[in-house]
Amino acid sequence: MKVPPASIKDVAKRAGVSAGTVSNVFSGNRPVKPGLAKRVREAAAALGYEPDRAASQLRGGKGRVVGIVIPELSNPFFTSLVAAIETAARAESFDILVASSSDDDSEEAARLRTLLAWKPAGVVIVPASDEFPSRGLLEKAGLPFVVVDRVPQDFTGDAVSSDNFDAGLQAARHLFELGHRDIVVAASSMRLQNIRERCSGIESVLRETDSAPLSLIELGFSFESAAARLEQLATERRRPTAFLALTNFGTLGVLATLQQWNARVPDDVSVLGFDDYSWMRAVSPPLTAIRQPVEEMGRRAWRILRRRIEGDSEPPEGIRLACTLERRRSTATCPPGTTIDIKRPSRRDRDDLAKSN
Amino acid sequence: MKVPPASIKDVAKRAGVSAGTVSNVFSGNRPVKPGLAKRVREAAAALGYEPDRAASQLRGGKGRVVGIVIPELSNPFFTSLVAAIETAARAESFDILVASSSDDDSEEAARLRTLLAWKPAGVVIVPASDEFPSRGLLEKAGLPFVVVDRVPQDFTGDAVSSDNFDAGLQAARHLFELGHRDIVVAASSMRLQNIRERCSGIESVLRETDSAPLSLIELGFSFESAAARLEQLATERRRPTAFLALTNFGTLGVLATLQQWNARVPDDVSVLGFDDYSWMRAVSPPLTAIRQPVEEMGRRAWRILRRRIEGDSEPPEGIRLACTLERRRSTATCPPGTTIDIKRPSRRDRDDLAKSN
DNA sequence: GTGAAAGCGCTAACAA
DNA sequence: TTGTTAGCGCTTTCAC
Repeated sequence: MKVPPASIKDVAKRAGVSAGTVSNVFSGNRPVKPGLAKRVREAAAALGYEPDRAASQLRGGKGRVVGIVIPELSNPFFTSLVAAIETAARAESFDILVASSSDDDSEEAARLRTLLAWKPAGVVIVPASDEFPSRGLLEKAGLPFVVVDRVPQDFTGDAVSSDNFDAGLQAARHLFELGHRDIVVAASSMRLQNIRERCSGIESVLRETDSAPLSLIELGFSFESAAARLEQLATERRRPTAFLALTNFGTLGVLATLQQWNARVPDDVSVLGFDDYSWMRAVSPPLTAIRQPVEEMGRRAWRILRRRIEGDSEPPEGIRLACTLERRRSTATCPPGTTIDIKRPSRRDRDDLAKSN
Repeated sequence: MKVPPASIKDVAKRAGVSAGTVSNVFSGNRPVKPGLAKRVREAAAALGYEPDRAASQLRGGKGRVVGIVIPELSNPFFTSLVAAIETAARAESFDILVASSSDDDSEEAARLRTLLAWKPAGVVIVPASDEFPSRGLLEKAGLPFVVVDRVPQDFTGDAVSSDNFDAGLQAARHLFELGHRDIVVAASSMRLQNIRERCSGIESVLRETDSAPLSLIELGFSFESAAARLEQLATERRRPTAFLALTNFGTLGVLATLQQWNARVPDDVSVLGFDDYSWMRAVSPPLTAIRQPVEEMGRRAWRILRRRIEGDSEPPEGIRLACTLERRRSTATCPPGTTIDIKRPSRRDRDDLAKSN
């Protein structure tokens, strides 16, 4: 059953042409007479020939693979991004090399280095942090790259992200309109520029309305740390009437904790989530959430990268895409004077949560 | 800022050795005197040299990239699998080339073909269907490959999957023990062997207990088709006291529909989901679900593939990993005589659902 | 429009 | 242990 892979020479011999001609037939690089081309294609089909991408890239210089580096392959926001880019890229017969950095700068650099060893035509990256040490690597390699989602403050290259400030604004306005004044914002980490921007948006609403300063809680990047922080919260401050989560992860953490507390949503507390997944619509109550245009982000990132690969040298593009507020039922008007009754979690609840990842 | 990438020759020259020696330092293929090795490493570091993987693979024959083909990059079950494989593979400095087939046989074949053009060392594949036409391609290429999750009935090669029969058994037993006799099983498509196996497990419980035959509904692979089918269900049959979903997608569909119907879980209907994600724990009520050991599946698949890449030629392994039932609160004892009151969905509910993807 | 030949960066075989 | 040489499969001059 096993067949030694046919090379360009085998095809050339069978079709009675030179290797160069076969190459031209497949690359479309230079015109070939229709008759010959047909013979070549037939020979190739008969032998099951497919040009070796590695070899072609080695000689030709131009690769047809692009690298994607994301913080976590298990976060649906990032994988949706990968999905969108893959779809766009494969339409132009580019292949996708993925690596994840586990939200760690040096891991990111290491992963990027091995990616670069394949001489990709370009890279799309969601940095692990604002430090973005990989930037140097990328620039030294002279490789086109696009930064997505987590765009560091001082970054001036090509970038695609949500309009995070406006997202924060919309979210906060929504809660304010419902009468909420005591809101806890659940962020992952303030070390990320996109999170800081979302907070600024929220703060600008706070200022508009002469409200108390932002009440913020940093949940980190794991479910465990989130649960721990939120539990601690109950001992630190008055119970808020609403939670505003700034990541999909934070949304999950808040929901799980509320559940432990036997708080009803939205009767006791309103919850506004971030990112928009099917489960948010399927559960009860359906979650009000800020939807980021992930697919569009992926498509735009690819479009820019594609142009750069072609050699385009226009000034960098910094694209900010609008988020939308999906009003559903986890947010409701704030009953005046309401506080939530925080009960100690039952044994069973704690077990459920402990198993989370 | 841009630096032309240094080649092995540049490093050799700078270190005052031959290219072959540099190669040996990096590949560890043959021993090199410590002193020389050090000089080489320094020179490489100074030049920012990293061996070109494509070139090395071309000459050496052995690739250090593995292909992964999955049905959907947007399904968290599959991306978790990718994550697990990536983690295991990168630990042995293999890189990951991913492609998605959109649950389509011919798409799968096309994607696989371009993957093979990179001459990967091996492939992990979750077939789009039981037809698995890609199998021929893989065998002709003589490439080691492991089939994961959707293992066709007649497939005899290396495979890793859940013990689907037992999963069905556990799920059905759980519902039966709670007194449920009128259960609707929500599957994606009976054309998939893993789904059929899960059904067999359920049926065996039905037989054990002399119950009515399996009540099954095929939801397809999109949220829309699932919603449509489920809506139709209400017109076709008596309302069940429990739903048993056989995919994470089906779980979502059932939940969303129940919500439209204003049915309370578990008071009106019990819901048993498939796959186990954070959101299932965070929502209210937390979902009882069958958990598949995704990470373990990924690790095992990699382990087998790795051995095959090394040249191992033991008889094929067919690994079946046990699933576990995570008892939470969406399943409850069946109140005798209960039926659910199916109301027409409100306008708002329909809108929410229509936006689903 | 096509063929012949050189060579991309690397590793393997053979010498030394 | 190290250097030298050939050549992986392809694309790209340079002739014709």
